[in-house]
Amino acid sequence: MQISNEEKKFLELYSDSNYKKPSVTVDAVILRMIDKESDNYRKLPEKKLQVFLTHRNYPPFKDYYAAVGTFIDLNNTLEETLDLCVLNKVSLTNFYKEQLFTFGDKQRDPRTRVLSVSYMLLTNRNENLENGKWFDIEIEEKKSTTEVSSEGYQVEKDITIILSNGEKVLNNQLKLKIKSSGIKMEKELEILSSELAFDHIKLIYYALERLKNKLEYTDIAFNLLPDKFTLTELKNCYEEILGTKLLDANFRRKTADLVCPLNEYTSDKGHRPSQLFKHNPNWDRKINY
Amino acid sequence: MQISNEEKKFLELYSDSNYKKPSVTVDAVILRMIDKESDNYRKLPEKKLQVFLTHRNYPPFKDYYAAVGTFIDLNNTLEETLDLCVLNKVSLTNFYKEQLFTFGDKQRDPRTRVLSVSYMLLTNRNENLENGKWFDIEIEEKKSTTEVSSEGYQVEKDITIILSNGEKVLNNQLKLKIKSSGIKMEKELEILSSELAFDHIKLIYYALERLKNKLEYTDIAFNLLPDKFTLTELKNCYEEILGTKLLDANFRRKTADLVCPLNEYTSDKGHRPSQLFKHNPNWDRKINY
DNA sequence: TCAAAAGTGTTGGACCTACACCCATGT
DNA sequence: ACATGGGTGTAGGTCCAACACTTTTGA
Repeated sequence: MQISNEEKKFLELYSDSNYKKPSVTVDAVILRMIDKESDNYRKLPEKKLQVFLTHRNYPPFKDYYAAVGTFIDLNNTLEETLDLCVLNKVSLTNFYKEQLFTFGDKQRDPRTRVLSVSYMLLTNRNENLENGKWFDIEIEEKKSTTEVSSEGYQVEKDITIILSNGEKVLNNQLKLKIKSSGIKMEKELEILSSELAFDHIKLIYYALERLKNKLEYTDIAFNLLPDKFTLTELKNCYEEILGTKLLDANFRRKTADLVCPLNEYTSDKGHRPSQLFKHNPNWDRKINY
Repeated sequence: MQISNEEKKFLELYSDSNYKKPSVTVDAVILRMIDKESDNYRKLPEKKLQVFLTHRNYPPFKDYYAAVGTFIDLNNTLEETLDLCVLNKVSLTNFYKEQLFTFGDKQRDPRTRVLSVSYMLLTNRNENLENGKWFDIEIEEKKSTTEVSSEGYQVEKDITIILSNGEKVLNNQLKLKIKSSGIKMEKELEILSSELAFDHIKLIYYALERLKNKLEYTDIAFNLLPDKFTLTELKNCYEEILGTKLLDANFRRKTADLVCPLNEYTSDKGHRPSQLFKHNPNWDRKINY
């Protein structure tokens, strides 16, 4: 835009202090896939999806756990603010990041009106992070009501998300209503009960849904795995996210072009050694022609 | 949450005026599919995707066109604010609505720091709306650079979006950089030149991408069509959004369970009458089990 | 020897692509 | 008559679910 004199004058006179503004936070749902060691020397470790939550030391929601986040900083972009926040609060760098959704309900925060721009972060780091804990994620969805008519349908799903870290177990109940009348479809996600701060269980649910959906048509899962992995590890990772079992032979064929075989093999495992693979970074070139 | 005395006291003392806050707008990319009448009595009208843009009567960006939007109102949710804005400014109700993305670059708005929570709106209304114009959308993407190495690849795409309404032609150039190194993939969308206000051409691009992607696995397209339509109309709608031609016989089979046949037929058309269909509102029940 | 995982082969069916072909209408 | 769109049929190929089967290791 070429700035005219009129625009210049306008900008000199402009003051935004006349307007009431909301507070805005960026919030990160940080996920990883961890190996749960098993007692049996033959058995492979089980893969478990975990979310990192910070402990809140001050009100509001003192002593509750919450997603990692901060009020935004007017000198940085949203992503820069988030990167700095995650670096400063939990010392995490080098992760996959994707914007999820912006939450703007009126009573989200007891202090004042606060919007939350939420992100999903994926990491393959095994260590503990600062100022919080990793929580196992257990999610169960069950259909509670379905009504079908010639005009459309309505489905209600009860969603239970249990977060646990050995000491603490956090129970969360959500209800998802899907109303489809004529063409319009409305989805409404409501918190029935939550043991997390704010509406952060919603952010976690959004992240899990996004991850599950993107699994099918992207290579997003590799952000949760170490650089070198076996195909069974990859499969277990998919199974844990999807919540279903997959057939081994078919899985190998389907993921064949997402990975590059390495000339390395596992050993000391009580079964046939398995070949190690790495992500094929050139996989999705076809999508971009 | 049960509110403890400590929390209560904290909230009484809390004042958010100590913190600098951003301004926040909600912005709507309103799309429709219009019939372009043809001269030939046999020929079907061509389908054309259009976006509704308001004319800005005041600075900043005076006399530019922009997406429909408003600064948010602290007494309403984001969606309520948007609904009211669209009702008041352009008198549109009863549309499909979906949150797109929240833009937060530092220099988006010359006045002050402004975040934009953007939405895509779809309507099947034919009439003109108030305070703005419908613009035809012409989009062209071409790959400008590709580099491939064993470490990943980098693709650059030049995107041209031309918006025209008979009188005005608005040219917009974007560059999309996709960098994939190792696992990480970064997308960066940059405005090379735009004849729209703010970064609103980005919002339009996001909306077009979202619409195109959702076409494959949802029934979103029906929001752009009248209640009753022919299968060729439906096919033309898909073709216009995707920018490709589809095979007729196959398209009919693929969309068979998205629609319900009616006992009505077109006439006066200079060719065999075609059966009218309506959207099958119970189509995607299988997705929700 | 054996339990566990690694890895390959095969078969039937579902679906998709491409094309050929006929139908019905208004001018 | 004919141009145009409406609509059906089908052959060939691809892909995928399901299952059976062999291989290899450490204890």
